[in-house]
Amino acid sequence: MTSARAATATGTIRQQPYDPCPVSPLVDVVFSRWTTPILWLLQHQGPMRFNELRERLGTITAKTLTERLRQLERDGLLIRTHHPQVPPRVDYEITDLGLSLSPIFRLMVEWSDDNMPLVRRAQRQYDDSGRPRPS
Amino acid sequence: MTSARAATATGTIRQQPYDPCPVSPLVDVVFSRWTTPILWLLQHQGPMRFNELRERLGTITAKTLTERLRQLERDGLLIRTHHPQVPPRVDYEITDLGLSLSPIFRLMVEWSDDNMPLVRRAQRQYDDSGRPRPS
DNA sequence: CAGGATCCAACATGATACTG
DNA sequence: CAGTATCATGTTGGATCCTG
Repeated sequence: MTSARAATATGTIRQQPYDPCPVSPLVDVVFSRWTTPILWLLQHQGPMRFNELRERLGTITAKTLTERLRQLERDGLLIRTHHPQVPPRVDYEITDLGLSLSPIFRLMVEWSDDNMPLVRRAQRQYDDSGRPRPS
Repeated sequence: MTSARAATATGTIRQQPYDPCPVSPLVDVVFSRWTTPILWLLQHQGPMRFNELRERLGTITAKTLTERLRQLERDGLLIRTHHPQVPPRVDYEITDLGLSLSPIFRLMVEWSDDNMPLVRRAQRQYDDSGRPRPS
């Protein structure tokens, strides 16, 4: 998601006259693909090496993992520690800033426990209702 | 983000031996592009017509807005009401299920107020540190 | 071991034109 | 007004091979 607004063209409108959504900046930082599984792991399992993360995350590729880790490092949510050995060893550890997200995560898990069944029920109803499917 | 895991190929690993991130399913539902601005608007400004949403959201195209609204409708987070008039009138309104997300949004805004300055400071430090930029 | 470099396919999104 | 249809483009992420 991009919080910035600009641009002019047919089919779009110049400006949002209303206060832009204040949730979006955090969404940009934390909720792109793979970020919550990475932070969740480091939060709950402690510091971890690159390949250990990779294995525990399942299907992520090295390229994508590298990219996500770098973004999270840049945002100050985790720390990368490079031990110059042969073979090299690199540890990733969550920071205090990263840890400060956990109340949000907890609330989200709680919401999911309470409400995801309702979401799935709504989805089934919608799918059985003849309304057009979102792509 | 996709919560499902599977696949096997070079460069990836078969299974995640650890509990998958329980935050991801909600991220899939709520935090794809434009969803939080849409929900935020409907939560705070009340029911709205298609073009009103479009104008207030700024640069979104009709196509994208249609698609996002349909997903949110399917997930039970908002209701679409079609008034068969000429010209047609369609209203979008948040549901109780959609409203139940607001504590999460509030916590996120609070976190942002407290910590986004730290994130930006970390970004500047990183950018000045010579470390490779994430793409 | 921890990535880097390429190439490529899928998908998301934009521009534009059209319609019930 | 509230979309749909189509075409074009941009961005992501995967596959694959390579290396300090």
